[in-house]
Amino acid sequence: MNQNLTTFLSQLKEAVLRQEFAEIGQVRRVRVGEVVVQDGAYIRSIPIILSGALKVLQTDGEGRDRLIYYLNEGESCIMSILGALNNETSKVKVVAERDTEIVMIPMQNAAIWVKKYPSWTEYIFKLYQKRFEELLEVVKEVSSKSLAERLTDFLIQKSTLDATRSLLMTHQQIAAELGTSRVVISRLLKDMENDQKIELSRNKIKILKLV
DNA sequence: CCATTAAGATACT
DNA sequence: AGTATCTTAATGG
Repeated sequence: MNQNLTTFLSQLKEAVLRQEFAEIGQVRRVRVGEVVVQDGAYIRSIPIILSGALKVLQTDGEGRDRLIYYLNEGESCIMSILGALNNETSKVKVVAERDTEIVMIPMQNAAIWVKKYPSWTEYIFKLYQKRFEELLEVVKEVSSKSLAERLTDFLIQKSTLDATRSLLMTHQQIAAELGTSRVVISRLLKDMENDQKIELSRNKIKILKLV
């Protein structure tokens, strides 16, 4: 059996649940940029990430996507689960942040498991807790830091994550992540370049010495 | 070349 | 900080 799936299953206490999960779950691989859940679609099954990462976006009609949050290993999308339970269409779009392995669980089963298996319910609650804590963190960041500071933090974090000083991304993408507009990011980046902190070129930001 | 699109610039809120 | 709009530059066919 898939190693990542096995690892995930180990947190579920009930053997019957593990077995059902393994039988029902469809393991799928998605590539960077691939859309996993389309905005407005009915949710028939929920994705659980085995490896890699997905990002959850809110689309605002005019084709502008705002990042809501990331889904990492072992996590699933609360919004999808909630929406599916209430038989609503998805209010968000989910896209693969990198090559990702997911297991799809039909909502029908997931709903029954909530009533049947305590460890499944516990898993769902933990997702809530984690999401809520992250939300609080974002609120704190936004209220206590200037956009320039958040941008700097973002660049540092990104370069650490990607293990490189040359970030390959557009100003527009950064703007979407930080919930602002491209012009504003371009302006701030230009200031940083003038301060010799970074070097700009198309689709690329080279980090010299942030701090 | 030309089309597309990222990024720069300016002006106004 | 954010929006609107225009201009310039890079890229890929």
